[in-house]
Amino acid sequence: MIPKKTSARRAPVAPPGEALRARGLRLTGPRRVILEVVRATDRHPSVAAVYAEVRRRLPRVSLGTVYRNLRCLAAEGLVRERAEPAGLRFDGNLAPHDHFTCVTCGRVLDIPRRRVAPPPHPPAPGLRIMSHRVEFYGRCGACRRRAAAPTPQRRRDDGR
Amino acid sequence: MIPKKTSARRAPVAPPGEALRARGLRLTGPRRVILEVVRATDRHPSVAAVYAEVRRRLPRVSLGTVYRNLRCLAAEGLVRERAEPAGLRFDGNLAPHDHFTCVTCGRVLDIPRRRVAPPPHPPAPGLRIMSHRVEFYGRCGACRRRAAAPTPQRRRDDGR
DNA sequence: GTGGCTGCAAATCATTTGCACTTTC
DNA sequence: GAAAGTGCAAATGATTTGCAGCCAC
Repeated sequence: MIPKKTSARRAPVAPPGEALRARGLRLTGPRRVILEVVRATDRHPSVAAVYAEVRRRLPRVSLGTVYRNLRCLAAEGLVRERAEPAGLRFDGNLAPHDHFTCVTCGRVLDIPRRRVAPPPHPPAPGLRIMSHRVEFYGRCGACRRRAAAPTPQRRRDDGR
Repeated sequence: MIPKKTSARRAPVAPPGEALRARGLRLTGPRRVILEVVRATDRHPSVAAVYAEVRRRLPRVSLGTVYRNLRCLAAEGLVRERAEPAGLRFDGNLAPHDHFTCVTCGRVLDIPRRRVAPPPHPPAPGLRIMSHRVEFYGRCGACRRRAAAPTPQRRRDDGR
């Protein structure tokens, strides 16, 4: 089961139906639930994780439908795709934010971006920058604490 | 065929044999060529692209060998893995640098990082930052120019 | 009513793995 | 000579697709 979000500040979001209808897409049951599931967590769920959670509410949805919808919701900008080394993930937080990846447990945390920060340094000439994103790597508090005690720990988030 | 690198400033690199032997790994023909191929370009080749290029020099290498070696070279830190939406890519540039992704043609350019830049803004408390990486998105010069003329263009880099 | 959407199952594509044979050290 | 590495082919896993029926508009 996907845990609820912890303390993420989210941008106020328009009702889903609008953006969809504007492009001739329908707001169906599965689609709505898939969107709700991705938005309800800050764990950046994998496709499999979204599928599992959606099935708890709609036991008949198929994996294909989840794939199709995540793809189309991402194309509409209603969720964001994240390519991680372990595979594709989805981020329902549409507010501008960066990410922190714990190199020990693999969890990815949202880092809210303080107001409209300019790109951290000017890149090469000739390029028109439209946006940027910062990925931090390090160790989260829990893993730092655990590192002191010799208790074995999960190497990576299992993706659910 | 993988184009040569353009103008990337690379960190001076130790001869491949050392880092490998230090970990009980052998410097074989395929392994050496795979490393050379990834290092010789700044195009961030996919596995398939590396395979194609390596085969031009060693026609008998198998795809499995390329996978195994890229994985192990990445584990040794001799190349870097990049998870992109289109799939796994490899980066032979070991100097600290950021990336610029052209949203039109999909190409990823290396952005050299001016000296040791501190993280662009302090992230959340409780996290120990070990490194960070910046991804820029926008349009490259070529695509900006082409946008003026109504010539159709490749939507995305084909990954080779 | 109709076109988009769905579930299902089969097809495709990427990646990994088992094994007998080579090669490096 | 032993262990690591290789080629090959088969296995696994992830994602996509075809299609007949369903449902939102």
